[in-house]
Amino acid sequence: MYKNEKSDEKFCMHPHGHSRGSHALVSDCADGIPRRLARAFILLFLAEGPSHGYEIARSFRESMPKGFCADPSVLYRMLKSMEEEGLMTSSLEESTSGPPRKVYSLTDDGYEALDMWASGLDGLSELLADFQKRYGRLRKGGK
Amino acid sequence: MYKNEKSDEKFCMHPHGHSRGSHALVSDCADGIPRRLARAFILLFLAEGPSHGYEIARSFRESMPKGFCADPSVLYRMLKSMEEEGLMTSSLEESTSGPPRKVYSLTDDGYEALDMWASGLDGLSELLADFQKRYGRLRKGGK
DNA sequence: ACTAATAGTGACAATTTGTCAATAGCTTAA
DNA sequence: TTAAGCTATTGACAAATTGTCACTATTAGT
Repeated sequence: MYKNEKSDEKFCMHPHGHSRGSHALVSDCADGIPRRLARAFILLFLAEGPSHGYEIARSFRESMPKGFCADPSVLYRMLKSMEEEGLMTSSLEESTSGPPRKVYSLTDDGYEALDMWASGLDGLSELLADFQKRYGRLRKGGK
Repeated sequence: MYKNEKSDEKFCMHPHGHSRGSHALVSDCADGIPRRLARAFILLFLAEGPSHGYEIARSFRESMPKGFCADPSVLYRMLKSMEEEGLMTSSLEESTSGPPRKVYSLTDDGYEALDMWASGLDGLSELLADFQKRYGRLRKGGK
């Protein structure tokens, strides 16, 4: 299963149209915000409280732009590798409404990683602000 | 040669420390902002005026955080693939101070792509603002 | 018994990056 | 005149990341 939302429309960030007919289509891009940023949000979710993969996936679906919501297997894979990196630990917990869940919680290294992401993302914000300023100048001044 | 800046310190975004001793080091991360964003800035540079690879590389070095400055070959490769996607065209121009340069300028598709990046990055900015808000709440309230 | 929601794993291909060697033109100074 | 050093670009290969999809398994409701 897991045939989730196909053909996203928003947050297109790499128009690889190959000149389809006359001009690039907007609707043919599937990703959006770089996938790696999902790690930052996973850390944030877990800092707000322990959780398991399926629930984290739901949080993404409910509060993030569609194009940013990875296929569940991608999410699970991230959780696994982040655990291997020592950013979180997991424990199986029985559920009343389905199979047992793997509940993750952050380690100290995980909190540290979150802090580093936070400052890294500050840098990214500045960069984006710069981009937008210069882009805005273009639209006013030239062309 | 091209042995450019080694061991960057800033804009670390993926601490993969594997618990080196006791806690993750900050200085062992080499990337930073996702490389793909460089494409947006390349388009921006070229929208500000035609340019060639070597100069674009210099612009990056001079106005972007170190970790975001790709190895020149990476930059050249991007330019090549973006040209293949029809976002820009190139023409060889003689230089008085070295070998001929490949000067790129944006096509209409290139300007369109820039516009799409601009709106995509708006979305990213919102996402980051959200992250920062939630991260800030954490630091005040809990833990 | 069947279906749907819940919960997670594994394998493989495709794409994107990182790294580094190689080529080549031009300028300056020993 | 030759070597050093900046300018300018290309190419190949390995490593890492991502996308896709099939698969297993438990529980709840009809």
